[in-house]
Amino acid sequence: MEPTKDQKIWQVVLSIPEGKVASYGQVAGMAGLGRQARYIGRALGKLPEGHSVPWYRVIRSNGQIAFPEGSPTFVLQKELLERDGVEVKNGKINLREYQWQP
DNA sequence: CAATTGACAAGGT
DNA sequence: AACCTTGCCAATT
Repeated sequence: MEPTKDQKIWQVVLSIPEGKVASYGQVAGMAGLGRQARYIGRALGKLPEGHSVPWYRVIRSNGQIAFPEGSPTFVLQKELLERDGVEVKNGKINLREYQWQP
């Protein structure tokens, strides 16, 4: 069967190496979706439990996490990123250092 | 069935 | 530098 958009997105996210991050727009572009950056967020929101998709490596184009600071999801993402060796400063990531460059 | 919303981005004012 | 508008598309209300 043909891969769905969601599958392509998950595939791209899975291809992000450890210690790197990618923006929504970047993922959209690599998945062949063009400017459907919003679709990425929805696709990741659909993720079932038990998946192996490093959704936490997907951030905003400005280097910030897409959740409100203080939210459990925000804290979890930050935790996972730092565990991968990504330095999160004041809820922001230094893209020049950590953004995935294929 | 129409309007709103949302893990966004890019361009313009 | 801050704020507003447009595009994009599916799920929810």
